[in-house]
Amino acid sequence: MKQSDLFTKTLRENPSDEKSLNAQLLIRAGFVDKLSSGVYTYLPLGLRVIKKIQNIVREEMDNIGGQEILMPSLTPKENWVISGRWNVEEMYKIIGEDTGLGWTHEEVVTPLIKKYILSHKDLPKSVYQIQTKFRNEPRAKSGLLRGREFIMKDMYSFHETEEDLNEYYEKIKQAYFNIYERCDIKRITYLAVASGGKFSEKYSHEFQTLTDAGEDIIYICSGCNTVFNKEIKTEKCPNCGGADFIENKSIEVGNIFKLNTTYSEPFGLKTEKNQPILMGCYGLGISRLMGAIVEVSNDAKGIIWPRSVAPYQIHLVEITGDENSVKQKAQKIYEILQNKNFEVLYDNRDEKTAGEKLNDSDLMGIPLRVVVSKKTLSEDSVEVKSRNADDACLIKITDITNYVEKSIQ
RNA sequence: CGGGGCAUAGUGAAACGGCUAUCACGAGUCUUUUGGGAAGAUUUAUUCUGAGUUCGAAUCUCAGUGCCCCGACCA
Repeated sequence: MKQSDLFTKTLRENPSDEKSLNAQLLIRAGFVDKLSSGVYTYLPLGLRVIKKIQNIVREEMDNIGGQEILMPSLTPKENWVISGRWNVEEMYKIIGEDTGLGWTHEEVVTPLIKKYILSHKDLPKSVYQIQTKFRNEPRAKSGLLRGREFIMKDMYSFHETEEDLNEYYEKIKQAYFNIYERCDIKRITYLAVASGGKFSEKYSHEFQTLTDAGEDIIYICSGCNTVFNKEIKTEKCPNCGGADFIENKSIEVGNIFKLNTTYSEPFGLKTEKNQPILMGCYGLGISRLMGAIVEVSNDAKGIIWPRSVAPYQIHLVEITGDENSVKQKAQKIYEILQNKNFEVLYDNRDEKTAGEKLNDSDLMGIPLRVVVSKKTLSEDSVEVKSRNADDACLIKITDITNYVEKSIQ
């Protein structure tokens, strides 16, 4: 992608109407635009990040047998009446008050599955979608961390026995940790025991990533590392002979529940033996995860994307000094990298000074920067620098593809 | 939903109730520039909306709307 073709631009100043770091950086770097509170447009760079995260999530869900579907956002009132959730304040109601915008999808997926699961032999099954959710939040805040319209993966699983549900639940936990590992936040992400919420009597689990930008507080047992959220934390850790807790701010980046028969009963989802089917539900906010990654991976100059979710792998920056020969060479290197199928953003802008280009590059946070200038070309070289490294070094132009191949593994 | 704050050019800011609403950056045109946010010339506004007070309102008052923050809420 040639940067001169991008319709977005970076901003020099923080927007005055955003205090949250993830929103400031993402807006300044041209990844997102705010339409209204909690409602954002994903611009070309931001959408590439979203797609990267989606694909990681998709692969991990597919790996544990999830089948991807896409359910509607327009959902009829009657389904919500059955579950008793029509009058929750999160729901946006539209079209003469007989339709709601889906803020979760048990009310759609349960009757859907009922049409196809006719016998215990059809179990277990697991379906998921990646879809825009609408929640009328009383207070949207913190940029992408709490929106009114946001992108979420929600998976639902269906089981004949509790043992089978429990077994799948453990697979889900592992798949979630794989996702956080691949997004490079696993080292600061904890599995916290939480309450079951309004509609589930049992415990649930939240995946909590440590960051001061988060709105949750988790308690990590100093003895056994068990983690609780504040709803169910006791004075002393019950698992561990009463060790103390360490308090941390965090953002919930995933939440998994055993719904058991909470929805299968009202919707009549049962086996041929008249036994209600056991359900689990597993949410993960894609756009929130993007915001969380920015919150925990940045420096004074801008974003530092993990390779796995970066919009491009390489930021090729030419500093021509108005010399056409430098531009021609940079163009050539761009073509070489493109032909090797590397993802390259090529800053070919003529009207920008070196300082502006380098600052923009730091702000955007692409993992590997390759600079081509008169200086580097005098040694038949380019300068390479990782976004998270302090120092740059020169490598020969003939070694570029080898170097890049190694560095983006 | 309670509390607080803010709203001026594309962006960020300034302006005591009083002169043509100022500055920087961006963007457009022209010339010169290019390794860490260049220089000159020139162009760039319905001061959020509505009402009110006043000889006179960006500035004061009231109402509305939007945004941010704290809290409540949060599958």
